[in-house]
Amino acid sequence: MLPSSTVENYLKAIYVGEMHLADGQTLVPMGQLAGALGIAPGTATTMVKALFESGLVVYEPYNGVRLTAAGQKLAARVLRRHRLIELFLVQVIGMNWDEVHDDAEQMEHVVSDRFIERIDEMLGQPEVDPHGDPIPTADGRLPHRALETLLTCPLHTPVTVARVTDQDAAFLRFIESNNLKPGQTIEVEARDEVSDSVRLKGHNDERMTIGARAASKLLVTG
Amino acid sequence: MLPSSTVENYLKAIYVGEMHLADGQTLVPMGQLAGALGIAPGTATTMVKALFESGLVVYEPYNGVRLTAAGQKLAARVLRRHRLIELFLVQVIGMNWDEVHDDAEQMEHVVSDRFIERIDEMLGQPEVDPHGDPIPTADGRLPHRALETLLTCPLHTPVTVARVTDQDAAFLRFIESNNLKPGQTIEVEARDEVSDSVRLKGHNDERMTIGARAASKLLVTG
DNA sequence: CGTCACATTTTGATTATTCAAAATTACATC
DNA sequence: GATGTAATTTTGAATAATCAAAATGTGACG
Ligand SMILES: [Mn+2]
Ligand SMILES: [Mn+2]
Ligand SMILES: [Mn+2]
Ligand SMILES: [Mn+2]
Repeated sequence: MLPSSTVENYLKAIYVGEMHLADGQTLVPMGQLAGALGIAPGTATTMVKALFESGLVVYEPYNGVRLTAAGQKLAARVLRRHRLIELFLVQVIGMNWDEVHDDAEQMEHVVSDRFIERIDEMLGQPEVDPHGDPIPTADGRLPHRALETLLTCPLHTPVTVARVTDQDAAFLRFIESNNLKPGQTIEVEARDEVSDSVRLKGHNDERMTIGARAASKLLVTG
Repeated sequence: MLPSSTVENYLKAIYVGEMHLADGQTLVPMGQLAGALGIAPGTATTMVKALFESGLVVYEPYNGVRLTAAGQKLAARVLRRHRLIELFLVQVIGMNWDEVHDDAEQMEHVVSDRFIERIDEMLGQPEVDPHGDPIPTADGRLPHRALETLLTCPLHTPVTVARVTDQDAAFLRFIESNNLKPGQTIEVEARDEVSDSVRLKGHNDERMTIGARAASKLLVTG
């Protein structure tokens, strides 16, 4: 049986959930999964048990869930599709990076492999999507880059924005209007614990101050 | 409630069914609808009753079904999306005209209005899809061209292929390999009742003979 | 070790969509 | 007008996905 859109969404959420696990943790808690998918906890339990029966996940009651090799393969495929489609919508269709997520969320389940191959080719086998999120390769490998956040990168040193880890449209528009999109070069001038903020020097030496919360969502390379 | 993919498919099938109705007929028979959708007759009955409750169709038990104004509006929207997407897949993605139907069948239900607007613009507000099928306008009107088939058009007179009314991939590939795609100019040299065939002069004066059945699926303009 | 808060699972139910097969209806034909 | 065939509807059932609310388990803390 080919997996339903629902199953694909669960697998993708578990896949992404696994990446955000704290060191040592190996299982995605059911509550976190339910939250990510916007469904009731009981629904997640029921579904995860079905995924377990299908051999797509390891499920430890009361502890959480993790993908099997088979589940990982499917999940990587869906995530690859999602991110390629997002980039395609920006690059080819001309949509804005804050409005592509919902379309990709649906299209990832329905377009043909042919379609995916063609846009991958058109885009030149890209490695990251419009938000800087890495695109899994066709064979299911997820390229990893070591990045720092604006909370941890060196001060007074030019860094390049590489990734924005928040899909919220309003946040993305804020980033865009302040020239903080991936690819742009900035410098952290100061961090202040007390005011919970970070001061930046951005495009055209423009200064700006953003909250630590927001700063932690901007990943950069040295 | 926004209509489900299933509802959209039913409405679209009824819409298309209405166009193929013989003169005088005003209702699409349930059996024909079920056939078009590839579902059991009883399923169609159940669903059509639900569509009737929603005010999207007129339903006359044992006679058939017809769209209301509300149903027509939704159906035209879906058909517009389908055909724009097909053209987009051919023109922009570079897919072949025999492989775009299935992708369009799914995408029509999920892409945003924004996406549709953008591809409509990219394609220059096209009037027909890759098969020559007319694209409903944004306000739900379906432009009608008076076309003849290769069975009825004048003999020994250059005509231009305008539309191919059969989505079957093998048939489409046959048409393509014989240079009979929409836009190409041909001439009917003879029709023969007995052999049930039509002789054509096509590209580079190449002669070919096709069956009457196939000939009836090629629509042309004078 | 007992208790409480919180996470998780279970229960009971609903909605949407579908099918196979039985029952019914319509219509043409004798 | 009776009858038979074909179309249509009804019936009974299944699957997938979901929720709210009740029940239960887990782990922390005093
Ligand atoms: Mn999705
Ligand atoms: Mn992204
Ligand atoms: Mn469809
Ligand atoms: Mn078409």
